[in-house]
Parts: sequence; C-alpha cells; structure tokens
Amino acid sequence: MGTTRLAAVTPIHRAPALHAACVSASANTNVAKCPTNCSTCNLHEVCLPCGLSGLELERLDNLVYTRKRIKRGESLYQAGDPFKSLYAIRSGFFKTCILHDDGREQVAAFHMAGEIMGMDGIGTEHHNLNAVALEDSEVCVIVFASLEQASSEMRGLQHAFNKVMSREIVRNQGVMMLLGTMRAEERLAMFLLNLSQRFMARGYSPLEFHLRMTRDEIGSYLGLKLETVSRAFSSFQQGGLVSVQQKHIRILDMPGLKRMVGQHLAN
Amino acid sequence: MGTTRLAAVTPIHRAPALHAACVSASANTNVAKCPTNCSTCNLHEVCLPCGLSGLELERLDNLVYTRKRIKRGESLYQAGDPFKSLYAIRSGFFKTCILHDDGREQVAAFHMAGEIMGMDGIGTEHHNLNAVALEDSEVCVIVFASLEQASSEMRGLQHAFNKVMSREIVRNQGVMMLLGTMRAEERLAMFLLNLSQRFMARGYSPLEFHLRMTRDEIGSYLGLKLETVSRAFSSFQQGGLVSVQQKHIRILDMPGLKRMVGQHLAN
DNA sequence: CGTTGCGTTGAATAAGGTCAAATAGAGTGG
DNA sequence: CCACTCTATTTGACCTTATTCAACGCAACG
Repeated sequence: MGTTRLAAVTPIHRAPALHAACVSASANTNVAKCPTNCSTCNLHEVCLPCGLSGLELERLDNLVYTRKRIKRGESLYQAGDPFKSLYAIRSGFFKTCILHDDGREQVAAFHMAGEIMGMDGIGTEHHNLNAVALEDSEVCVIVFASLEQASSEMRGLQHAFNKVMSREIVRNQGVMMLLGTMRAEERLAMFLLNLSQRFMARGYSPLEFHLRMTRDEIGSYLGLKLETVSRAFSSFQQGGLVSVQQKHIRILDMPGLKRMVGQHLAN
Repeated sequence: MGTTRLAAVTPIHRAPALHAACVSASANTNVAKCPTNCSTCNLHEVCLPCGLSGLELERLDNLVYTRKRIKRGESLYQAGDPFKSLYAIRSGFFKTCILHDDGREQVAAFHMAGEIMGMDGIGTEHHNLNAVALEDSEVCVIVFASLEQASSEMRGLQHAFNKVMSREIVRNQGVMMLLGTMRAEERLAMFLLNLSQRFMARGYSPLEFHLRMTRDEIGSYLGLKLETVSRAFSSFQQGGLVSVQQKHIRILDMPGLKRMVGQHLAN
C-alpha cells in the first residue's frame, strides 16, 4: 500500500496499474481500457498468479488486460448470464448469491480483493450466481478461453488455476461444516475469524475492520435470521469478545473468540 | 451391466475392464493390476471423460491404468494424507467426511459410480477429507501429475477437468443452500430427489433404491440429527410420498416429493 | 438366544425463528 | 444546521422446530 514502485522501463512492463491511475483515465466509463498488470499488482500473492514465476507473471499481463468498475449495488454478472470470463477483484467487496426457484435467496460467499469470482460458470457455461458489489469496486476481467489457452502453454498457470479451484471447493466445504454442525454464536465467531484472517493476509488490521454487508446478508450467509445475528453480536459484546458499533468491528479477545468456535464440547 | 464386449484386438485396446474380470484376477490384493480402460468403460458419460472425443478417450486409457479395491468400511484416503491422485469410482459407494478439531465429524458428500473424489487435495497438496467406502468398491486411480501433463497436451481434457471441478463447486453451493435455508423435511426430500436423479443418470431405477448409508450419516450430511431424519422418513411414508423399509426406498409420489421442496412459501 | 447396531417413537427442552416495537444513523432537502 | 425520512439494527415476547434423552423394536450374527 505505502510502497512506491519504479515506472516501466521496457514496453513489456507497462505503467503500474494502481487505482488512482485508472480513476482519472476512465472516470465515467464502465469498462476501463487502461492496462491491468499482474506482474506489478500488489495482490499477486493472494490472487491467481500466486506461486507463478516472474516469466509466467509477465505472460499473464497479456492475458488480463481489461478492468471493469462496478458501483455499489450493481451486479457484475447474474445467474443465467452466459459464462465467458472470470473476474479477479482488484479492489472492493462483493457478495455472490444463489437465487432459489421459490424466491429464497442465499448469500453463497463474500469476496474481497485478490479473490476470483465466476468459477461456478465453467461447468454449465452459464453463471449460477449473482455477483453484487457491496461497495464501489474494480475487477480484472479474465477471458476464460484465453486462460485455458494460456494454461495449455504454461504448466505453472494451469497448476495455479487448479489450485485456485480446489481451494474454492475446500472453502465451500468449510462453509458446509459451519452450516451443518455449528450453533449461531459459533457461526458468527467463525465468520469474524475468517474475515479477520483474510484482512490480515491483505495487510489490513486483523483486529479492527468495517463490515461491508448488512446483518441480513451475514445471516443469509450463515443460515441465520438477521435478529439472531444481531443477538449474537450483542452477546459477544457483553462477553467482552468484540466491540460492535454498527458495522465497525473490533476484536478485543481473539483467543476468546477462537474458543467460541468448537466450544460446545467443553460445556 | 448386462452387456458383454469384444475382447481386445490391439495392444492399445486392452481387455475390457469389467468388474468380473478383475475380481478373479486380484481376489485378495488391494491394488489391482488389471488395466482400466476409459474408452470402453460404461461410465464415460458421467465420469471425467464426459464430452471427450474418441481419440482423446484412447489417450486417457494410458493415463488411468490402476484400479484399487476398497472394502466396505475402509478408507480410500484420510485427511492429512499427502495428495497424489484423484479417484474415479468404478463401482461402489463412498462418503467423504470432514473431521473437525473438536471431534465433530460431518459427511461432506456421498459419491457413486462415475464420480471423482479427491479434488479437495489439489490446493493444499494434502487431502482435507476422509473417504470411506460404504460398500465394497473399486476406484480408478488418476495420478494427478499425469493428469496435468496430459491436460497440457489435450485441450479437451483440460477443459473437461475444469468443468468437473466447477461442477463440484456448484454442487457444494447447492448443499450450502440446502443447509442454510431449508427445513428438515425439505432437506430430506431434496436428498432423495438428488439420489433418484443420480441413480437414473446411471441407468438404475429412479423410483426404487437402497440407501447405502445410515440415518446418522444422512443426518450428518443434511445437518440434522438421526432422529429427525427418521421422523421425516416416517412423515413421508404417512403422507404416501415414499415407502420406507429400513434402507429400501420407493418413491410413490414424485411430484409430491418435489412439491415438498420449496413448499414453505405455499403455506 | 442373547448381543449388538440401527431405527423408530414419545416427551421434555433448548435454540432459533417470528412478530412487533423502539432506536439509531445516514442521507436529504429546506 | 436542523428536521425529516428511510433503512438498518437492536431488543423483547412468544412460538415453532429440531434436539435431547430415553425407551423400545427389529434384524443380523455369532
């Protein structure tokens, strides 16, 4: 965040694609034409390129060349849309929701910078989820056909992508565990710990952060009603585990919060 | 199952790898040496090769060459084991479970013939689940490094594998939906409909089948206690939706069962 | 023929959902 | 800057659902 980088020195190394650079270049356009650049992106440790060599990284720069800005509340894609691209979040925050036939909606995941969205569409060639921005956001567009093409030329990329998909599977299994076996307060504790860890991995404070989503959205994700979420927050606050002021969260007792998860055998 | 096939005519086309052939060849060994053969396997429409051309199929035969027999109750792999291979179920039935720190265990999925297990291990290079056979089973061993190698030479295979992974993600999201928003009877109805559909896709009766798992395992999968599962079964039977005799299930009123799912808005 | 594991059923209990009311902020227009 | 509105959140009272605890039935098996 605070580190500055040298400007490009060769044609291959385009100007560092920092946010500010693009904001001015495409203030009112939806699709930004200014080049994205994996090799200089500060997210490359958590994003798709994770683990790739410098050479492969440069090759990626040619693959990921468009960015798109999504305003808070807007959809990046919707269930049923034909699948063409994956999206790597450059900045901002998203939720993805499943829409059930009978009108029920459930939040399937929250996504933050560096995470890839859209992998649900590969199998059916249509998106199965709605992806909605919870704050003004920017994503890198990864045309899937190009990714597959590039993967066949770069073993490392193919492997990295397989890993990303696999991790998504494991992540979902963790959520299944949460939904299947945990009680309300355990779920919320798990949720906060998970957010904390992801913020930390991105260089933000793991102890203090803003929730981008409403209680209702948290509840939908955790399989709880918003009132239950609210009560659980209150209970945590009373127990001195966290301080809650609207969407501002501060974790006061991390070990205590961790004990909250899986506590029920200790009773 | 009942169809017979011609014996091999070229070195490339090895003997058809039907179950009976192997049983005698390796009665008491765990790892069968008799060749597996995707191109003649009757599961290739539901398994990994789904959508591949004849040429690519033959190429797969060289990739998938070992089989392994797992007795009922035994583990194919366990959480923590180093990840080396994927497994395609040739015959039999498995459950995969997540083991939580505090001793809680949850069934993450049930797997039947043609389904691929082990994809959870790609990201971490260790398995994250236990895979346990619920009946005597046979799996095809797919060495992952070989699969990646072959994928880089065959675009079709790479694409097919991406699709398999993606479908696994979507499947898990469906389970999350089930766990997050459905009531006990809805969950069980969904579960039965899902099994029914999968049996049908494999050429078995969609209306009558044997459950390979206990009520406890069903409950674990659905996020319910075994008593609740039992009560839901009883309720279905009383409502004339299904006939339940221990593990033998007959669906008597398919539309009614479907109405059961997502009924709660109709009330 | 008792043992063992699995399944069913009933009654009591607890957890979370529902409904309703009060409160707090954020944003808006005057 | 203030009043107003709208929405998100909190909290309480009550209700529904699933869990817990316990007893019993049934089938397979040695």
